[in-house]
Amino acid sequence: MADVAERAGVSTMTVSRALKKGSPISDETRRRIMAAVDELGYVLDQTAGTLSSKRSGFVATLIPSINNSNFSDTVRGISEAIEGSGLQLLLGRTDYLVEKEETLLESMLTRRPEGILLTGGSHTPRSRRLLESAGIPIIETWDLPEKPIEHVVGFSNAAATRALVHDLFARGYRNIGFIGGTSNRDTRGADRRVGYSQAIAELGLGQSRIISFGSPPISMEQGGEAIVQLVTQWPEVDAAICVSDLSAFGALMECHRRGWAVPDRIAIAGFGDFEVSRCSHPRLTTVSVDAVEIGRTAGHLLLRAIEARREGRLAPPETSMMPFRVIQREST
Amino acid sequence: MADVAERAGVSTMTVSRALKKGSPISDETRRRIMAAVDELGYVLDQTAGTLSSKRSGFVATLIPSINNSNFSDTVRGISEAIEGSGLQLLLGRTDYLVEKEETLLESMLTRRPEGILLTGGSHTPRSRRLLESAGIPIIETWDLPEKPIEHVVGFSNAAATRALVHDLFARGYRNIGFIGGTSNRDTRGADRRVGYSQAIAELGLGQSRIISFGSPPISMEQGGEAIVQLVTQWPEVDAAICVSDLSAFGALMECHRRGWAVPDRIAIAGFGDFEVSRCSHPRLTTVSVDAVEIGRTAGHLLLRAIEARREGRLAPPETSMMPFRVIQREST
DNA sequence: CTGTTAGCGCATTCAA
DNA sequence: TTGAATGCGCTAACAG
Repeated sequence: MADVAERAGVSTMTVSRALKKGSPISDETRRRIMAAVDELGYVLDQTAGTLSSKRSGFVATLIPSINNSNFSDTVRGISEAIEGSGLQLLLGRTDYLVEKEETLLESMLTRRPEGILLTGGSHTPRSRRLLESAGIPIIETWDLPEKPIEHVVGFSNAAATRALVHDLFARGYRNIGFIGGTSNRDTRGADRRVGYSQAIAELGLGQSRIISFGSPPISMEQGGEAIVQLVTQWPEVDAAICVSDLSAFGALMECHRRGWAVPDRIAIAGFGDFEVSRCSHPRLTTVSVDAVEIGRTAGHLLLRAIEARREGRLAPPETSMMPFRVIQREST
Repeated sequence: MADVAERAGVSTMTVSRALKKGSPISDETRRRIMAAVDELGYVLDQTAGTLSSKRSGFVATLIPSINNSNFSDTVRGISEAIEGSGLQLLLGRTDYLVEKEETLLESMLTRRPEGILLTGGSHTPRSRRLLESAGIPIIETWDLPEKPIEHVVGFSNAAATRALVHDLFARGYRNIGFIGGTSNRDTRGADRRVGYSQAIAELGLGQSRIISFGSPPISMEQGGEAIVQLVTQWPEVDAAICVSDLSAFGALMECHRRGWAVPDRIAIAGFGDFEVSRCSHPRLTTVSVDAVEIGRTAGHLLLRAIEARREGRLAPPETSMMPFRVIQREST
């Protein structure tokens, strides 16, 4: 920056201002400085800027998996929301593990992010402590935690799955099974299972029929194996709800292979409205949540909260309930 | 850090050493320091560390899309490779646009990454300049650029697609069509189309039958519309190669819907060996590339190159050819 | 194994 | 609209 300043015949402070929009500087000076920047191939060092201004320009975002269109759509929404604000995403993948979330959090906090976006409301005690004492806005998404850390942009996975069961019930299905993963690692998956059981109970459908297969997130292939297990164990099942569209699709294809007509022999429903569920034959009934909108809403909320802190205010904790919708398609 | 030092009765330098593995420090001193760190809830500020040590600990990675299992698998491979090295990924999404790549590059360079991993070998002139003068290791992946910037870990998309056409030819198909996007934005997609045309020519199959549909990356749904267009325009086609498994899957489902038997009426092949192609019914013929391995190889290469620069050496440019494999399945 | 000195490259703050 | 002095929080380099 000193070299640029010398070449342009100004002080480094003026160069600093020229490189930041919104600073008072004359057009002519800026022009000269930009020319010098170009000639020298100068690239600003944000590291030094961060140290000096106490603003990193980072927003930490933790998602379970980057190759899941629900979460990557949310990341897209966040990106869109913060575009132009000068903030940069620091993305981390937890692999659906709260322990990995904790490790990532520790490492990300050393970069002094100005805000944190989390997926889900389950965290290790240490993570909670780190988050609560970080002194920056925190947003939990894709869930409705009992005890939110601060802000929330989400919905109840249990309620959404209950709605799906009720919908199937209204269409005449009485022997409804559920396919999910073997552990509670994926807490959203676990909540969906809880919602299923609640609905079965409140509709007086008697026994729950749950197949737990594979460690979450359960794959298409595992969905296929699970549906066979479900039908073998309870031949009377007339509908299967899968924890996500991926396993639902796998189940659907396995039914094709075995000549089980969908939905006549067995109906199949998923969760998440993935592209594959809109395209499969038959198209899959699912629960749709606007993942991009979750990201956008969370991103805007975060921007406001960061803005508030910069001005010394404190935005009050806010919870945004996102709508979900059961989409009936040909598979039920 | 000064607070921690005071509480532990040491200098800040000793605290700094205690927090970094590989530094000479007595167990007792480290224990005292760690206790102080815990009690105070101290979190190291890597920003200051970066400024002082001239090592950011960042590796910039640019991929076209984060919701594409090929690229997210590669990111996973990179993560695995750099795990434990203390490096952190700075991930950017180009949306298949070289212009966006340029913008991202500029913004990432201000964070002083220690290495850069790019997808593909096409860049704007300004991007090339930025990369060449960055003074850090650069790796291009998923491609075999004519004029590599430095290191390469990839394969020829054209050669892979040629191999697929030859394979179909060997199985008796003579009227083979190609489905891809409308522009050359997706350069890997464009290379695949080139490979298709080369193969058609060298096999003496006469005319090329190419449907360009939708702007890349082309979706499942667009694949479905494109196959209808292909069959309408050239009713004699007996096989369709799609630019990726996603469009191939959409095409397959559309065939189901219209009662076109696959592969008897028309064979379908994709590219990329996505999960959906292994699970669909019939299973999709495709070209498989080990995306995770591309990431791992690139990650390890980058680590070596970074290590070399830290020691003042310069790793010679290296090109790793990754293997691809045509996988014949039930759809052809 | 530990401490001291110095400085990384900027932006804040204040003055002009 | 511009400049000077100062310090952000840490680590390199060297000394002991």
